[in-house]
Amino acid sequence: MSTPRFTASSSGNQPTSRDVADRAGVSRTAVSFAYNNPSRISEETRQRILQAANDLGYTPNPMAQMLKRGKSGTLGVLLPQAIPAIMQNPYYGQFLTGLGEVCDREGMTLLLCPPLRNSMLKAIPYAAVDGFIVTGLESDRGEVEELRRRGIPFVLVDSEPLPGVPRVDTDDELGAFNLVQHLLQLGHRHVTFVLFEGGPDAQTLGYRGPLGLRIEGFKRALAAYDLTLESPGIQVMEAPCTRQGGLEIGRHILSAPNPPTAIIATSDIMAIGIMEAARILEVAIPAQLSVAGFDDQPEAQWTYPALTTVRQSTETKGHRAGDFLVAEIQGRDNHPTQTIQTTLITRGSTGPVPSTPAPGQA
Amino acid sequence: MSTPRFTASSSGNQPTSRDVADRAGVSRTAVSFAYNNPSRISEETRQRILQAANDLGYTPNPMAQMLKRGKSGTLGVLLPQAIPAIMQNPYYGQFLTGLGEVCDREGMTLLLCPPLRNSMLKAIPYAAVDGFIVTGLESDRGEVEELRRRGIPFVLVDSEPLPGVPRVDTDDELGAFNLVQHLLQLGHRHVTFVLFEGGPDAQTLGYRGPLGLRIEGFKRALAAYDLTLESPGIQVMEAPCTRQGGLEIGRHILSAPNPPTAIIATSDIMAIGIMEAARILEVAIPAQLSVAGFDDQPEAQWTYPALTTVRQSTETKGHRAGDFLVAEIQGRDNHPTQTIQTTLITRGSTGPVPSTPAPGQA
DNA sequence: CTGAAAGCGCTTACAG
DNA sequence: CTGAAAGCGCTTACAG
Repeated sequence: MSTPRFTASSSGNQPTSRDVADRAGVSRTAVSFAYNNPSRISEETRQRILQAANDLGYTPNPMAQMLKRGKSGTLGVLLPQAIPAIMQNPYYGQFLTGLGEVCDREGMTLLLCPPLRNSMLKAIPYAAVDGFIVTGLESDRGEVEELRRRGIPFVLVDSEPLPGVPRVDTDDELGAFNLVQHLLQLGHRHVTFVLFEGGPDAQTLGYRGPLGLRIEGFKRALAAYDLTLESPGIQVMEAPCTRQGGLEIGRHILSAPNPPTAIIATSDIMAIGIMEAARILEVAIPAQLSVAGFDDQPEAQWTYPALTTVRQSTETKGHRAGDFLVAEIQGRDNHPTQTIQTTLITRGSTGPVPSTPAPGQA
Repeated sequence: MSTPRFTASSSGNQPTSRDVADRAGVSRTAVSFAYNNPSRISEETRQRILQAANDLGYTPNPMAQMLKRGKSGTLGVLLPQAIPAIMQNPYYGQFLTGLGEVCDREGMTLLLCPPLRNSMLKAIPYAAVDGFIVTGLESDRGEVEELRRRGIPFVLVDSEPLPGVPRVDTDDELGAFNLVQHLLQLGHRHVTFVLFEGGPDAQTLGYRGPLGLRIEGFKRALAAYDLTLESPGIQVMEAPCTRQGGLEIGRHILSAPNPPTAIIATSDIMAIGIMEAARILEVAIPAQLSVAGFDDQPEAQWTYPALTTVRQSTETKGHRAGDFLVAEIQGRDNHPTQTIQTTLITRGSTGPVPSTPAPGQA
C-alpha cells in the first residue's frame, strides 16, 4: 500500500507533500492537485488528502511554490531610506496607503526594501518580489539598468522619464509656480524658501526629483516678476524635513534682522514647525507673516490658521503606481505614464503683505 | 572548451548559474562558490566567473536561494487590518518604526501581511518569511496554533499570555488607572469614556487586548471612588479611531443636555477630534472641560492646550518585538516576555472640575 | 582547486 | 481518476 520512500519522513521537521502523500496513500501529484486543481482528483481522495494534511499540520511551503511558479505574490517597494525614516514621513504613509489598496485588491503582500549598506542597488537582488515600485530615486546610479537586466517589472515614481518604463509623477513644477504666484500677487517681495534637505548628492548632482521640479516652479513664478532666487529679499534655506526642523529654522529666520513677510516650505510638516516658531515669537499669521507648505497633508487643515499649501494626492499616486506595476507584471507592455496633478489650496495662513513694514524692516 | 549542455541556454529569459558556468567554462558549483565561498576557488577563476555573470546580467535567484537555505531574510508582520487602514494609523507608524530599526540592523526586509479574505489565519501560509510579528490579535482563532504547527518563529504583541511564546505587551491597565485617578483627583465625577471601536467580535467576545486592559484600568480607578462604568454621571461611548470620529462624537456629547466635565478617549487621535469639537462649540479647555487621550502620539504635544495622555513607547515596543523575533529565529529558545511601561503625561488639557456647574447642569 | 550528484519542496506536462 | 518523472535555480556535502 505505501509507496517506497526515497528519503526518511522528516520527523521533527516540517511535514512536506511527501509526508502527506504517504499518510493518505497517494502520490505527491495528488497532494498538489488537492490544493491547486481539485477537479483533477475525486472528491473522496481530496478529502483524504486534506485530512492527512490537517493531521500533520501541513501547508505547502511558500518558498517552494514561489520558485516553481516563478511568482511570489509580493509587491516590493524599493525605498531610498531606512524603514524608520520612511515610517516617520507622512508622505510615505499616504503613498503606501494608496499602494496598499492595490495589494488588498490583488491579494498581494507588500515588501519594504530599504537600502542595503546605503545602496538601493544592492537591495534589489535579495527581494523575492514580482515587481518593484521605485521611489525616491534622486539620480539613477544603475538601479534602473539592474532592474532591466534582471527583467524585473518595475515602475518609477517621481523620477526622470525613461522610454519604455511605466512611470507616475507629479506636476510639482506647476504647483510650486502657482504657490509662489499666489504670494507674489499678495504683494510679498521678501520671501524665504525653506527646502527640505536633499539626499547626499544634493550638492554634487544638483537637485533632482520633486524638489528640483519645485525649485523650477519657484524660479518661473519669480521670473514673471523679474525676480530670481538670488534677488535681494529672496532667500533660500535648507532644513530637515520634520516639524522640529521647521521650528528651528523658523526661529532663526524670524529672529534675524529684516525678516521676510512670507515663508514657503517645500513640505507641510516644516511649515507647521515654522508656524509654531511664529507663535512663540508672537509674529501674527497672516497679519505679519504668511506661511505656506507643500503636499496638503491632513495636519495642514488642523493648524490655526489653516495652512495654505499645494495638494498632491499622494494616495492616488501610490494607487496608480500599484496599478501600473500589476499591469506590468501581467505582461501588458504598454508602459503607461501618468502625471498626478497638483492644486493650490489657499487657506488662512497666507494673506496680503503687511501695509506697515514687517518688524525690523526700515 | 564549452561543457555539454543539458538544457538549452535560457535565451530571452533570465540567465541562471548554468549560463554563467557555461560562459566561464566552469561548473555551477564554482559559480555558487564565487558568491558564497570565495576561498574555495582561485581568485582567477572567481574573477572569470564574476565577469561572465556581469556580462550576462546574472544575479542569483532569490527564490531559489530561499528554498535551498530555508531562509528568506524577511520579517513578516501579521496585520489585523488591510494595509491602508494600518498606514493611516499613527500607532502602526510608530510600531513599524521600531521594528524597522531591527530590520536595518539585521539587514532584513519587512513584509506586511494583511488578512486574506478577512482572515489573518489564511494569510499565514502565503508569506515566505523567517518569522512573524503577530499584532492586533484580539482573540486567537487558530492563528497561534497554525504558527506553532508550521514551526514558524513568532512573537505576540499585546496579546493574551501563552506559555513558551515570546511576547511584548503594554501595561495599559496601569496607565488607564493612573489617567482616571488623575481626573477623579481633580474632582471630576461626570466623565465620558470614548472607546475606539473594536473589531467585529467586540460584542460577542467582549473586549480583548489593549482596549480590554484599559477598560479594566478605568474600572479599578473608578472603584476606588465607589464608582462603576454604570454609575450616574459616567458614560461609555464608542467611536471610530480617527480625528473625524472624535470630532463627531465630541459634538454629540457636548451638545447633549448635562454634558460631562471630562472626556477620556482611548486614543489621542480621537481626543484631538474631541478638542476640536469643544473649540467649535466654544467649550473652554480645561476651564469647562478636561480632555485626555492615550498613546502620547507626537500630535498630542501640538494641540492647544497640549493633551494629557498616557505615554507608551510604541516604538520601543516594535523594537523589542523585533529583537525577540530575531532571537527566536536564531533558535535561542528562552521565549522572553517584556511589558512596556506606561506613564501618565499631565498637560494643559486637564484641570480641576469647574467650580460652577458645567453648562446645562442644574 | 574543481566538479558530478543529490536535494531543498513544490508543480505540471505526460502517460496510463 | 491517478502517478512517475522532470524540473524550477540554487547550494553543499562528497569525491577527486
